[in-house]
Amino acid sequence: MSDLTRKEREKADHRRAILEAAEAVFAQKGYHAATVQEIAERAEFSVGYLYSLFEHKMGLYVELVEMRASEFMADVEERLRHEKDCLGKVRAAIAAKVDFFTRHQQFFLIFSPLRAEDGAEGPPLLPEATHRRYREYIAGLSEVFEEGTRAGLFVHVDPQVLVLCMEGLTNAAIAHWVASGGEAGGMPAPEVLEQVFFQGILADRGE
Amino acid sequence: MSDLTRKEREKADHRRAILEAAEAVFAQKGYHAATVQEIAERAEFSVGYLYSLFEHKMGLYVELVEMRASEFMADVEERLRHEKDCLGKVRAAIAAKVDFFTRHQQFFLIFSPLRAEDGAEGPPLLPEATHRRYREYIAGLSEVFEEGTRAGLFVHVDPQVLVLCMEGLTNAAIAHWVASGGEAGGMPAPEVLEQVFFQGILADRGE
Amino acid sequence: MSDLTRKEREKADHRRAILEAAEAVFAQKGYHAATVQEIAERAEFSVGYLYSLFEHKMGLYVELVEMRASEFMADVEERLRHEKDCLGKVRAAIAAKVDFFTRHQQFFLIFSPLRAEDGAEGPPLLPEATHRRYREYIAGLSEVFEEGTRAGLFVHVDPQVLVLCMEGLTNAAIAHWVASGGEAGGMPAPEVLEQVFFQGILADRGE
Amino acid sequence: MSDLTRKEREKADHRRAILEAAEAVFAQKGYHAATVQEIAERAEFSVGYLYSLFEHKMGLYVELVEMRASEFMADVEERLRHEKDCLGKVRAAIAAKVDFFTRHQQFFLIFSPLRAEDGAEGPPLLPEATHRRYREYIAGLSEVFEEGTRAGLFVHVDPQVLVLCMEGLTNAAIAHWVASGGEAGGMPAPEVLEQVFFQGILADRGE
DNA sequence: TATGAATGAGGGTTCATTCAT
DNA sequence: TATGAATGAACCCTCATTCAT
Repeated sequence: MSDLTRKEREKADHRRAILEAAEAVFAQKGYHAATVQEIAERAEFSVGYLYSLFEHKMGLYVELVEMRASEFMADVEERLRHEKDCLGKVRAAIAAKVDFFTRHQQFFLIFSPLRAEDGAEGPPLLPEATHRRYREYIAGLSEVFEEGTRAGLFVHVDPQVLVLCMEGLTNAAIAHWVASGGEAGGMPAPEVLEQVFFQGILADRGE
Repeated sequence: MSDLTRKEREKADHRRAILEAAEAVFAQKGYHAATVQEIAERAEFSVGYLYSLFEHKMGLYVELVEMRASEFMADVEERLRHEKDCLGKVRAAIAAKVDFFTRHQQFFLIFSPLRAEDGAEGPPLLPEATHRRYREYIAGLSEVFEEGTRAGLFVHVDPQVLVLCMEGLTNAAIAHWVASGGEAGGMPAPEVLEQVFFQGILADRGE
Repeated sequence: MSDLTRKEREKADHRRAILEAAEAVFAQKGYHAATVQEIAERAEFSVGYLYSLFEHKMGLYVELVEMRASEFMADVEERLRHEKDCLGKVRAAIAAKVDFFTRHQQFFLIFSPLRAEDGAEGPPLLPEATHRRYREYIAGLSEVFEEGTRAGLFVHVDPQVLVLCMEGLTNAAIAHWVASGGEAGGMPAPEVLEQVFFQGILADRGE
Repeated sequence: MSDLTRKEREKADHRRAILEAAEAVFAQKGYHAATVQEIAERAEFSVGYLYSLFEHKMGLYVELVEMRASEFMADVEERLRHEKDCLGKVRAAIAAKVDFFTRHQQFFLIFSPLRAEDGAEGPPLLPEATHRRYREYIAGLSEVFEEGTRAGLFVHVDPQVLVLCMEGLTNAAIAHWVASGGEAGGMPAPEVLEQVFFQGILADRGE
């Protein structure tokens, strides 16, 4: 058993290394401009070996996206579970997202355009399972807003739209930060985003 | 004059037709996966003729983006100019953007990932002039927020961040709408976006 | 008749102009790198009109070569006819060749590589008639040498080889002159060539 | 070491095979009409593999010419070095050249038009280094003639012109032989060329 | 007659993928 | 297991040639 397991462990390590190399290259050049050659080189393996671990370039891509995306969604959902009130959940969702992409800037560059292509015609890039999973994630957030609205905490707006707004705000902040080099400290503090999201941008005039 | 003009008109028409075909194909497949062949076919011209009107695939792409992008930015700025107070300007900017991309859904799919690639390494896809123009556009919006903040109208938050938030909210709404098929009426009303942006999502508890 | 003739004259003029343009372009770039477009432009005609006067690029090329080549060969043969003794004929042949290519440098660049390609496989570039004509020209020179040898004037060497030697000497001189810019006065004087050809390069030691 | 060397040997063999195929195709059709496809097929490799060994068609061409040309020039210069008197050197140069192109007929068809294009406008086909090397070779021959002239062995004629004459004579002979099929025995014997070059074609009348 | 817009076959080059070692 | 040599389909782009005006 130990020998088999050692091999399996190694194989898993190599897959991981290649997936990480792929992440870097896809992030830098985009799917089409990235070459399998370059990914293999960056992972310090040969193309042939890469092909023994992944069926094709697209398979590598899909696995990478699925891995990171589910990591991301699991992350967020885990944090939500520890919060009881809706406000806390929304805050946690924002913080978790910012956290995650702070650790995985490169993936943001892959994940973000992805959703834009999502609606494009042609064969879907990612398996239906991934799309379903993403819809679940969105639905989970929706529920939080719905609950908050029912509880009189949030304004009466379609919860789907609220999710959209939250996503938009956070994506914009992360995108800006990544595009400007991803320096530590360059990202708008989650508190600011929250303030805008919760209170809007209008100054309190009544005061 | 009439003859010369007729030919020039035709040439301009053909360029336009090809640019439109390119817009559709680039939007659907992205720059790299799009083939010149397909663009030519969609425009109902031969590849050779396409190449007599545009220098290369990239030239076609650049011209397309520059055309639409400046159309877009001019549109927004024009609308801003007719508003006097900051609030009106912000509203106008949001409305103009929503309007524009309602008319040019496909371009949203081209323009949006573009900004993500903006910070990526490698040779910039678009000429520096285009990037400068875009920065000007952002700076213009920034000023509006800055002025509004000085006037006590908006909260004290870095105006750049406010622009980011505005962009994020609108982009998310448009992206969602485009991805879900771009049906008329499917886009969240600008008023809702404005409400969230201005007042935030928290219900008025004082009431 | 006059109208028809005017037209025919014009047509002939246009053909000539195009052939001259072709000569310049073919000489500068070689057959394949030359484009019909460029030839037409240089002749200040449109491609379409060029194609109404010549069947194809190759036809243009063939006609050009045939025209100049027969001009050249007629030139040389004419000069030979006026000489009686063999020595004078050889001198005349050399002088005529040098003269001709002094006036038609560009054509040398076309004509010279041609003979090299001559033996190459593949479909012959020029019609058999042209090749036959060239062989006649060579045969004419051969006869001169044969006669000279019979008369005890020239050494006993295969006359074909003597023609070859004469061609080689003159070609080298012309090629060098053309390659070095074709400045007037840059070509070795025919007398020098003749001296080498007639007396060889060894100094008279007996003296 | 053996493994590394085996691969390197194979790679070198393949390069050689491709260069030889290229030599045949370029000789037959000229640079422009030759297709990479055909070269690859003749070498019994795929286009892709050819491109993994050579950067582009032009690179293949340049390498081929440089290889053969330096082989040729080294050959001649080596033979010169073993001769002491000028006469012997000139003889050796002629013999070496004839020998070389007897073994490399095809290359003659590539090398010969090359020098014609040498003076043509447009970007030089070969790197400056090659041109310089060729000029050195010519200069070396020039010196031989200069020395011979100083020693009273050769007539008083610009040594450059004597080189030209020698080149012209040999080129013509080789070109003729190659064009007529390159059969063994078809080339004029070097002795005949030498006789013409040294003594000229005039019969000894004094005798 | 004369034009040049329009065509499309063909060539150079890249890169995902395979397979012998 | 791990390599990288070898393949060939597919893409961008050029240019000889045609044809409506």
